[in-house]
Amino acid sequence: MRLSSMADYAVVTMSAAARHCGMVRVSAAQLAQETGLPVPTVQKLVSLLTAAGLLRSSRGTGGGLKLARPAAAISLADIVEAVEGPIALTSCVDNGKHDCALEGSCTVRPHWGVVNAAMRGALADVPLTRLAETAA
Amino acid sequence: MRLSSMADYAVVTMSAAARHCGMVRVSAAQLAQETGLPVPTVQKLVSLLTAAGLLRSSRGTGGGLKLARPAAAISLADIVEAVEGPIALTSCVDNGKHDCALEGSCTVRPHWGVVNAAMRGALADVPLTRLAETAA
DNA sequence: CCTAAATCAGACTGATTCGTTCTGATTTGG
DNA sequence: CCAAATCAGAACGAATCAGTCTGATTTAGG
Repeated sequence: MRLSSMADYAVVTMSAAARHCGMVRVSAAQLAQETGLPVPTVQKLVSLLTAAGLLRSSRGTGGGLKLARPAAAISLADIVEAVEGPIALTSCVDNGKHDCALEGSCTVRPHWGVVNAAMRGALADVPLTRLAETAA
Repeated sequence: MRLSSMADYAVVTMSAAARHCGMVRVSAAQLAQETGLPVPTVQKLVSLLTAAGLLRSSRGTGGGLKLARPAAAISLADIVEAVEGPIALTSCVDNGKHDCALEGSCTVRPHWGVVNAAMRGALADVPLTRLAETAA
């Protein structure tokens, strides 16, 4: 039930990137300085976030990052899924993986889907714009 | 964002134990047979669940387990917390641990509390009685 | 056109945690 | 008093995670 550190850092990094909303070019090193995270860690994070389609990267001298979508269209769920993969509390709800010995006779399985949806909904309800606000 | 296997197994085990609601004595080996889990694993689980106050154990010949409380008074959140510890997505919301470099200037921290409460609420809304129902 | 600097992208290593198994201490019934 | 059956705790191996490093690609300037 605990979020991985990388996912936590990813949220902080995206939040920092959102503050440069109009800025087309923000280097990973600059984000590392603002967030206080190690530079290599931020580099790995931006790679994952870019691969997930949340950031757009420009290489070469003077290159950098920018948000692929408006900050309002990016939620906590998007960021978490980009780093940790699909949100699935148990292997049952992942994508129909049938590696459980109980299978059909399991009475708890149908309820996991409901709980899982509630979890995802709680994360999807928080847009990146709210996280970037300086004042609570 | 994934539940540990032990927590998953604990839910199944508790669900199996709840079906023997009136039975005062249910051995761990019997629960293992009903759930299809390895016997040593179930033994470790019942140790944790007993320590958390969800099960009451009787030792000696003919001993066994029984629910410490009515099944309606046990929720998913209780079981998960018994195995995985307190529900806290990030270290910030655990118990005021101040190991984050950002500390006061972190804009995302106040929102974690809200999300965390939503998560816990989703788990607390599912009582053990519903999980033990044979038909969905 | 070429050189050089700066960037992202992928691969590797060490450590921590998780899952499993095993052995021992305790208790009750005969 | 003896013996069987149970729970409780400790030890081992495996897998995942966090962090670091080196290399490939691209752009700006000379």
